Amino acid sequence: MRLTQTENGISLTGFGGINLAATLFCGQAFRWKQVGDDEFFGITQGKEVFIRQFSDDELIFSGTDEKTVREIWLPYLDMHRDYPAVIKQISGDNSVKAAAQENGVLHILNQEPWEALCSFIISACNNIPRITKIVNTLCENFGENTGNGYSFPSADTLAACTETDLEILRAGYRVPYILDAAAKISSGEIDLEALRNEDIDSARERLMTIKGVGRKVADCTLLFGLGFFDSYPVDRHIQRANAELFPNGLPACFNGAKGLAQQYIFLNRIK
DNA sequence: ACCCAGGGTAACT
DNA sequence: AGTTACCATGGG
Repeated sequence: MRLTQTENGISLTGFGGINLAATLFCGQAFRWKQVGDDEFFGITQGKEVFIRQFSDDELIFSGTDEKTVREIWLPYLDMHRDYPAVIKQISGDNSVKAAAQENGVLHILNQEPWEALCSFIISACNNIPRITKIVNTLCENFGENTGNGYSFPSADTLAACTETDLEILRAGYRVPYILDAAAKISSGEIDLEALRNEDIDSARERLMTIKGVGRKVADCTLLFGLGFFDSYPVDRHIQRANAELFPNGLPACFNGAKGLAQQYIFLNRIK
């Protein structure tokens, strides 16, 4: 993997290829915007970036600097993982193999844990376009203006809100859940960063003490926000897929990479 | 007027 | 321990 300055921005090559559009819009994150043919705009940790897919194995970062790319965006995009090797492993299952051939290299994003938690609380019994709408309304109303967009509001900010304040989200019965999560994070009752060092079962159990967080939302938070690559969130699509494809349990080749296997199966189900 | 959407909770058997 | 009505909202 190689990072170089070019006249168009900071070029990243030699990582083994990616399908950036599919990665950003496969339902794991809800805040990316397409701003050009192959260019996308995003914000994490209050930092903006434009990323252009120049070729299968070259991304060009602009609106940022090399230090921020190294420290924020490469980890966010999970660029340090050997995806070709992982895909080869989980392609021991034919349904994943077909999905990977069809969709190219999908990465699991390392989002901010609070954003992942909050986003997937909102996702409950909802569809992706409306989740996207609610999350963006949340940022526009309670986040900070970063120049071209808005940051994800902190747990502290939302903990200071009332249900009435959040009516603008049109999030219905999920509003009290958002507030309970914000209260538990803001007060320090739950330390999301500390969960990274726990085993997956105890981390999940801890997340599930939050109202509106059951097994599925917890597993999404673990996978997309806390680096648990082997978390396997089971929503209604995956439940059907499991029943049809894996009636006797998940293939052993998924072990250690169940999160990515899940995302390929999910992507093919929602297309 | 239904049915569905990256579920969760509480109140039932 | 497993099943079920209900939860708020919007699109098809």
